[in-house]
Amino acid sequence: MTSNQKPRVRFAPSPTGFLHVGGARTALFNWLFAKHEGGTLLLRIEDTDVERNKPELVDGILVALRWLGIQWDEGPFFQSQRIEMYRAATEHILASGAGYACYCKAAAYTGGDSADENEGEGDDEGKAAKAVACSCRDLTPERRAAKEKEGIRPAIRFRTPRTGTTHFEDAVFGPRDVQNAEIEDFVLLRSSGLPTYQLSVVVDDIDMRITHIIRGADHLSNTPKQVLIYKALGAEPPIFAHVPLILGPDRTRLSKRHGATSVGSYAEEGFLPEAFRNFLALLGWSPGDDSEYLRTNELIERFSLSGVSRTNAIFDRAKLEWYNTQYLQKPPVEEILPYVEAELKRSGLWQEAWASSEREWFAHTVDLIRPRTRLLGDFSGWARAFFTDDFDYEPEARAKFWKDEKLPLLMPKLIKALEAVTDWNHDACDASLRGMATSEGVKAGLLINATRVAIVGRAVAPPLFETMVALGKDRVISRLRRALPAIPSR
RNA sequence: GGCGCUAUGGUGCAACGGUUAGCACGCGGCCCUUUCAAGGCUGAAAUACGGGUUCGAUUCCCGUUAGCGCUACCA
Repeated sequence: MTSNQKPRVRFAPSPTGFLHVGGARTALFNWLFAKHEGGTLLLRIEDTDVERNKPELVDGILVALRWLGIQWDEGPFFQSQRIEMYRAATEHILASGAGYACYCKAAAYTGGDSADENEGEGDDEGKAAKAVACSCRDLTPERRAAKEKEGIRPAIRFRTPRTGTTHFEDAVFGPRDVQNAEIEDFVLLRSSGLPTYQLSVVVDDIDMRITHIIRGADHLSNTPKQVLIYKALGAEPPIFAHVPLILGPDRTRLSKRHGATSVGSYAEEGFLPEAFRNFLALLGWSPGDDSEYLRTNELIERFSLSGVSRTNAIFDRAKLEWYNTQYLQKPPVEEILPYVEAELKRSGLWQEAWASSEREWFAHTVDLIRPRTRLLGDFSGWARAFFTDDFDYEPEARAKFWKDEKLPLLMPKLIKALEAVTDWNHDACDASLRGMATSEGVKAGLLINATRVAIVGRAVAPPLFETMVALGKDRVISRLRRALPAIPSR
């Protein structure tokens, strides 16, 4: 492997489900690595298992990758369209003697006890040691001819050396040597003529000139098999980089049981892609210091395989939410405007003027709201009243801030005072309200809180006077009037 | 069962032979304050266990335990 060549990496999901967070993290690491090194990222769909593969899921995976902002340079390639290559490679392996035809039934080989010849009697409780090879390995030509005559379609197995070790380099786990005696004669080509993962992954990675294989650590144990195939095909193995797995809060592999595991669900929930990326990047990788808020360009600058950890990480939703607040609040407001726009459109609150004549108001209002948001849905949720007159009073808010019995008398006076404000700005509203509070002998907080509930319907909202300015005098007055009958008088 | 990987607060990461073991999330308190956030300060909270090696181990080695992975004609 020459050192001056630009790396070529790939992300190779199989369409058996939605893109899940583990896959997304693998894709992200590949992408960051490629970007950092100025290399190339390919996308390959591993769909050689006709039973489990669902073609209609491919699109969802692409959509999720795009949402994540991960763009690939080549592909997507589909293994299902490259079957001939795998068969040719199998022929090559067969011809060189590195493979052999196996006529056993799949079930018989893997441990059942039926038909053919069964070695390894299952001892009472524990599982018997698995067979490493089957008798087909040394079938005489005559016996093989006989099997063929029976019309049995064989699977093609790899003839794993019985002695010696297989070596490979892992950028995360270091140099690895595995005893060949531990490696069984695995299947390369199924009796159906379709390749197994072990074969197709190697054939493709050779053909696509992949230099670094960055993938989940669940593939670590099977890597020696693949290295054996590289050798049998006369190719130099690439550098491997196995990244630790992401587990659920109960330390078991992340699955549906743990709630949302698909990337798409996080998009729907109102997470920002950059927040999600930042969160994912720090799961199993560290820049080497205590930095946590790393924008995408910094992630690319600082990413390195040497910073990848070897320990499984637990997916912590609370931390993800914290990242989202950071990305909702820290970047220049212009950056999040498109996301807020999409959210408002989704909830039917969007008005085109906010993108044109009232863009400034929109940007300012979003800026006012965002310090209190965690998810995009907050803009159409608790902050709804900033974008429409159609909102309700939160029961807890009215119970808490509309309970003072002086309010029914005070509020009409406040309306009158505010109507008299000619230059509607923060200080004028402030002076008007506080002035009234003083003359009426009540605390300003009483009026402030009651007014907040009246004009935004919530106890949780931005500072009142800024809110009043954002809403404008007319809407504040009318909402105050509208609230009057709802304030319990006694 | 076999083989392999891993082991720092509840969680994510630092410390890659010498630090009062650091940062962040979460949790508690205080400040700020007009609600709620944000922000600032602050508190509780960790080197799995046992042996070595060393002047000195979170760090290196061995064992134990635990977790995870692989052990499919899945990927």
